[in-house]
Amino acid sequence: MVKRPRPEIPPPPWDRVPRRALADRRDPLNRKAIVAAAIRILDDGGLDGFTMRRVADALGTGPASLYWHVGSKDGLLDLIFEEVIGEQQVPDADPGRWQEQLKDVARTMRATILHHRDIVRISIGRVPMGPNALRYSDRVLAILRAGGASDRLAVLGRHLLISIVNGFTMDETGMDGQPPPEPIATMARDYLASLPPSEFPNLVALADHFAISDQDLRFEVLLDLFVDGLAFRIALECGSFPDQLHDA
Amino acid sequence: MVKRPRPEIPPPPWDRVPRRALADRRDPLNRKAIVAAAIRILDDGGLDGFTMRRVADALGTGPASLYWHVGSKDGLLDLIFEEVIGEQQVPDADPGRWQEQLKDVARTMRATILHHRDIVRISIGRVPMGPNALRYSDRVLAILRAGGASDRLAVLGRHLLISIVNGFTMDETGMDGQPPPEPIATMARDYLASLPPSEFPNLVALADHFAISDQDLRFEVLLDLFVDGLAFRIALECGSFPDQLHDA
DNA sequence: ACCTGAACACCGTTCAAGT
DNA sequence: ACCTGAACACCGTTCAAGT
Repeated sequence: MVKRPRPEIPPPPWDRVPRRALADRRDPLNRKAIVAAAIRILDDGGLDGFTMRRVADALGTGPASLYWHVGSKDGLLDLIFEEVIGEQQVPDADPGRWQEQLKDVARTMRATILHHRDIVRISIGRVPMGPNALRYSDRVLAILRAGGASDRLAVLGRHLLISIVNGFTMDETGMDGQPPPEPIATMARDYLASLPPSEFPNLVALADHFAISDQDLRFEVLLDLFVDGLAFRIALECGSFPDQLHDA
Repeated sequence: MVKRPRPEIPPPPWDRVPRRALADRRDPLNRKAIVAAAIRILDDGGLDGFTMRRVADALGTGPASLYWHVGSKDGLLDLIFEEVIGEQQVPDADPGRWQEQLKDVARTMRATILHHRDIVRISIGRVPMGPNALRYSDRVLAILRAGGASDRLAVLGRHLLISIVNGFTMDETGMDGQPPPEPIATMARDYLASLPPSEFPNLVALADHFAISDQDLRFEVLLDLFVDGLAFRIALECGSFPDQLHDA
């Protein structure tokens, strides 16, 4: 391992945050402190409670002071997203364990999303291009290629994996903070069971199953579906058959 | 077919919209007119441009007038979501074609989402329980059961199908209106290709594939993965083998 | 039963002015 | 180079008062 200076990464083609020579004063205000405070505000107030004014308050300034550092509220949200991506670490690709590694990437992503309130909502329409996002994508691609995916399938697989995790977490996330899932699940169940069976035969018949919502298990089923399907397509691509479907 | 009065559906356990005896005056203001105007505003202003004041304007009143009918902005968004769900029609379940039918449900959902700007963002955290949403869910469940899914797998399958379509459309939707995908894709490609290969070997190597973003095709791959995987699990459940994987 | 004007308590952002 | 106060143009929502 030769230690050499990390090459400077030029700014991505779009960038809402002003590139400023940072004066490295550690006193009250700099980009890092702002992002840290913002994430704290976000985590316990949600996106609706997330306000430039509140962030400024937490830092002991007025809202106007933030704008020199982060450009706009949207710019700050970009930075938050980048930071949160950086919290996740992706394992070094191991060809023999690529399926489990891919699932772990997804599990970590889900855990991070559940940990940072409303981060899925924030991610919508944001195409992160910061160093953390790049590093993350690169390492996920490494795993897919280690699994034997073609270039095209690797890029596609990365995209779809992120998509399905976002989709899954979207609706386990939104419903408020974490007020007990138990009562609302039974409430929904009872309501469905009370509907006219002539009009909603399936909802009435399956009402009980709507009360059971072990999200961890549901998520694992999704991952199984996805990774198995991916393994199958990889096998198709190179003309052989997959040797270990459903090994878990 | 006996024609009988449709049974009255009681309100769901949570309901942000006030149940009022509607006076059926067709003049200026009623719930339906408000929702219609709101959807129009939403479609061409996006969620950021969506304002109670703007909706009121379109109807020739002040914002305060809306509150009697829809309770709150969130209540109005609930109604919008319900309405949009109602725009989609789900085919009558046909056991022999359940796989293609399920894909069609997903395709219709995606088309609807692409047609109504920011509707995915609106759907987050909303558990629709209106008549349209109920009818929709019931019919999707019918298809899954026609395919042989167990009760548990039917409920799970419906949930996951909706999840993955939401996830997929999340990021093809956000990036602004529809400013040409071409230039930004090549911009991203060029940027990725210019990165230091020592740090991002995979991004650099696969940069070209990031420019190719045939979303229709990507979506079809996702549907194949999902429906194949589901068929496989259904077969597992009843101890036999699936007879038609990858028939498309 | 329905609608309204006016007000309240908030927003994001700008900008001239300070240091 | 960095920070600030004050202001601008907006918000969602309420509420007394009207018809």
